[in-house]
Amino acid sequence: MARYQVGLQTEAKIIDATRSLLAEGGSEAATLKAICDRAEVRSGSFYNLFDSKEEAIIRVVRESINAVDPDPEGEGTDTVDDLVEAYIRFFEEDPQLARVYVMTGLSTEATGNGARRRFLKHHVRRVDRFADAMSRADPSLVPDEASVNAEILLGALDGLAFRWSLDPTFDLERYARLAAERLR
Amino acid sequence: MARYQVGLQTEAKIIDATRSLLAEGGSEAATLKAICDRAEVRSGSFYNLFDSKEEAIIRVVRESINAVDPDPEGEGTDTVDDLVEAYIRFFEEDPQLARVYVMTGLSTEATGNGARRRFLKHHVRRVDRFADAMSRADPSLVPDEASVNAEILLGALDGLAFRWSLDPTFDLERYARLAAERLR
DNA sequence: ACCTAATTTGAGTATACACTCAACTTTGAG
DNA sequence: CTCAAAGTTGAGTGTATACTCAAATTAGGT
Repeated sequence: MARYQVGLQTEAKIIDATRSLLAEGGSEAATLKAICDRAEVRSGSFYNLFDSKEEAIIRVVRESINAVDPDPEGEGTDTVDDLVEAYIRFFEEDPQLARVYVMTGLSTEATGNGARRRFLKHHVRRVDRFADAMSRADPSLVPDEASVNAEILLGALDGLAFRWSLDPTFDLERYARLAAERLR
Repeated sequence: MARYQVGLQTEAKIIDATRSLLAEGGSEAATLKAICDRAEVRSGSFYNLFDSKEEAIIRVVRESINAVDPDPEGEGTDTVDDLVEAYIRFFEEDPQLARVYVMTGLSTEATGNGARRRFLKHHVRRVDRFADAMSRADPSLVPDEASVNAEILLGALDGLAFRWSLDPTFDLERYARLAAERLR
């Protein structure tokens, strides 16, 4: 499916519509009608490309999770600062996807139960990466300590990101840097 | 309304049902049918006591927000440790309400747009309280610095609480204490 | 130009939802 | 005990939802 150009374009329009609706109003706002209206497509066309509404939503949520953590095979060369700056950059450069990340990723109930496991897996991977960078910066650190420190720093970053989603004027960049400084 | 004993009991059963459903599956799970089934009540009885489904949900969400911050007129005698310990105790002693706090409070889209403003207001009040305690502990602290520190500590606590909601085996108590130690 | 497969359409289906109401039962003050 | 008000019931309403499908249109390789 989607071998013709026009099909790929329609798919992109649907994903764009889904993404913007999720960012604006969470999964409640992303009804099939709202998605199709915004994408300027009729429901039959939607179901020619997607098996279900969930599929489109999951695609966008995945996209947001992947965007938080670019280059997952970074081979352990990032510093903690690199990782924190990447997080900050994500929120500055793609606030729409970032909002999806916070609202659906962090809000659990986005797509039921599978979403929780997926997000937890993503979180564990991230903790490992932060812990790795911390161990490299301070080789005297016991692995378990590094992991604890990473968990706390990531918790702080996610909490501040949620705070930003409540009030977009919140200076996430500044607070995230300060938190990273103190929790390094 | 609710002048007879039986009416008050029904109200309590409905609130209990709503609370447990919200804790288990978020606002998606708290349908009118689910609430009435669990409360062993028929829909007409529900609407004899509540104007809408939202009203019951908002009551529980309010309850959870109030439980995080007991004694709001504490008159500035708490230490930062007191406040952190109160937060930890809330999650240990009433995990059900705590889950509601994290899932609906932190997830924004619970009850649309008014919920965001309400939660933000609650957050600002909490930041003030933490900043106050920090200023008392260290009078040399500029008020603005205290406020920044409070924002970061609260962000960390909320982020760790979210982490716990993803995986109930997460040792929130330990991590929250460590975070508080380092961000004091 | 032809033809098949991809794509689009939109009316239609089934279901779940929040909410209503007239008839009935229970409560408890006097 | 009486009786009006409080409370309960459950079938019923209207609406929004996700999803289907036969028929029509379009894309693009040959």
